[in-house]
Amino acid sequence: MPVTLKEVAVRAGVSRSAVSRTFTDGASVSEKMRSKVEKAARELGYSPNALASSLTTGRTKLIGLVSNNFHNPIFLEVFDLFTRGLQDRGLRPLLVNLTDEQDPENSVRMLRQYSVDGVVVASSTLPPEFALAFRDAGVPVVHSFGRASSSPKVHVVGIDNVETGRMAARALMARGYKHVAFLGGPRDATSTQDRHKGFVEEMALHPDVRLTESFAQAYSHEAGRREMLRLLEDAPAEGYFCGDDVLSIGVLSAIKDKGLSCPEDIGIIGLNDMEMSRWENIDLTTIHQPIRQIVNSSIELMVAMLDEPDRYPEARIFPCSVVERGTLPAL
Amino acid sequence: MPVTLKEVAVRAGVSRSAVSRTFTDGASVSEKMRSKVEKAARELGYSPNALASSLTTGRTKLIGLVSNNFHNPIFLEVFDLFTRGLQDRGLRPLLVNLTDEQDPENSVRMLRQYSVDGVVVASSTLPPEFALAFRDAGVPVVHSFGRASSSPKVHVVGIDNVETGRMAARALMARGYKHVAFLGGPRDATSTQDRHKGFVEEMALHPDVRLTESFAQAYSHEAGRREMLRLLEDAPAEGYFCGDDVLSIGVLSAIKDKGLSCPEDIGIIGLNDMEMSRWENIDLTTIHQPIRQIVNSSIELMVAMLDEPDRYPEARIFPCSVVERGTLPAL
DNA sequence: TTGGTTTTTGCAACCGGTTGCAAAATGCTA
DNA sequence: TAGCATTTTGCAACCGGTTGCAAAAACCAA
Repeated sequence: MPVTLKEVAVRAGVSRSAVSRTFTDGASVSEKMRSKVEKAARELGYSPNALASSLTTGRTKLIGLVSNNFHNPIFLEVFDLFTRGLQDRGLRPLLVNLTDEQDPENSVRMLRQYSVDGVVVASSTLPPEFALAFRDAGVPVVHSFGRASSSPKVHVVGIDNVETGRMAARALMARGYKHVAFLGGPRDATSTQDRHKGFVEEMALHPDVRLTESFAQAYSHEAGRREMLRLLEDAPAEGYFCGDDVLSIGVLSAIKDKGLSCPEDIGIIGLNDMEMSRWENIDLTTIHQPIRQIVNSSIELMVAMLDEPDRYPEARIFPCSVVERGTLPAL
Repeated sequence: MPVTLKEVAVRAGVSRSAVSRTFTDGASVSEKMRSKVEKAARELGYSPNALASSLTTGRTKLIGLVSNNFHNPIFLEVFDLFTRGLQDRGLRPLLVNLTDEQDPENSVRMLRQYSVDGVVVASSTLPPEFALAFRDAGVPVVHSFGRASSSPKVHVVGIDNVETGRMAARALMARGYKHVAFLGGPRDATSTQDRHKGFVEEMALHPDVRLTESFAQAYSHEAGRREMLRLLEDAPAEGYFCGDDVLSIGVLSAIKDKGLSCPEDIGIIGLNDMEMSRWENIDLTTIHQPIRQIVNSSIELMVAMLDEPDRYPEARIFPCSVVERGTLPAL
């Protein structure tokens, strides 16, 4: 059905190579030839088959965009930024949903069958093994929102989650609370572990302050709400660091439900600074994660790796900062 | 770098055709041959190149997933359902972000270059021309969340937006309001136009009731909030039909801001029934749109079209229903 | 005009698979 | 075991492009 290079060649009365060359930039073609071919191509409505050419060039311009975060609204923004950023550079995102997929081998096989030029793993909850599996398969990989490390095994772009844990602890300490709590996401996510670690470390400097720790099943509204309702049965803490904004919002809902108010009775600080946190009826004090910068930097890194596949792995860490809003008392 | 069919053939001591056949189901291969080849393939870590084979079979199993809705949380669920549903059927979504792209030709060209087997347009705000452009290019297309029609030009799966407009009007009328309003999304979206049409039609049956109409710039929180703040300057209506849930939530925020409360002072009904609308601190009365059914049906239709490209276009319309929650007075 | 350089062009092989066809192998019946 | 039908296999051409190489064309200076 679609027009092929050969048909254009026949119509223009030239060789197939000539047609190929007019559509490959950097190839040697005279002006006369180029315009003759372009005319024929235009008349026939020809556009080259990217897949066929990938066979000889070894480049598909396909990038696997791998994630398991399809329930946190912040990832809609992440997908938006990734797809647009990749498109702008002539790359095409092949989306892979890893929800309830535990074996990296399947995804590796699948993406290799499609000869993707590279893979972006966009997730803070996917185990590092996934990124490693791609690397081991010889596919350039960037782990966005992955675990910060001083000796990264693959390229990582994200934030220092340990540090955000400390920041949250300091923000709560600044309010003079005597009993604070960590309410994290899923235990097995590296992001949860790191935020927890930083929080606990910082709190160790305040041995007089009581510290409670708990974990929600998922980074979701429902999980946060349920966990908080449970916590409110006993003596709740005065201030909470919730591992994620959507979790925080669930927590806020639980607090309100119990007839308590925020920040008067309980203070909350979240993490992410998603758009919704700015909404006037939510107005969540939170730690801003620079999504846009992380995504753009990931894309740049990926583009660089396409030219230099064996690039030495690096970690790109972006600073976060507390955004003061209405769920912690003013200082 | 990756292992090719030829290498497997050499190792197994058989012809290339034999290897090809063991990996093509339905091909004639003896058990003996198959196991010999599989052994060699396993030892070499071979998996066939899907793109190369697409060259002769004419099938890539690539499906273009085209959207411009990257700001409405409901679309995160839509993407989740689409990606998983497609994957489960061995298809791969190539994501295309059409935010600020007005020319269908570019996307058509791009997706043809990648020889996608079909295209799903998932958007209620993209003009119908996009779906038509794919059809005209000979690519099977399904427009999900597109305009319902009794004589569809392409396959459409979605809801009858005119009918939802009527439903909303009836829900408001049941409350005995004497002044109601339509607060739609962007004027140029067919979904806005249809919801508006149905609403106005139904209201024509109640000539004694005052009707106000206005439109937000986008289906977004911020746009809804801004428009409502403007409306609250003058005499506001008693009940509002907002063209979308996220818009409604912006409206709720504006109402609260002005010291008014819902549903006592003003009643609101939204559309979509996104997860967030169920949250206890939002508790929005809304019209449920059966997302899951729409997505699954779209995928089934797409799969059917892969075997029968010239299938006669059909419209699949799913019924909606009002979900009573806290933003309209109880009946 | 000639002869040497440089640019442009086409040939043919190749990328990694698939498939129609005929030959080879196997199975079955008598 | 011969003879025929059936299955399995390999050959070779093809899918839609790209590219190294050598021939042809264009250019340039003498």
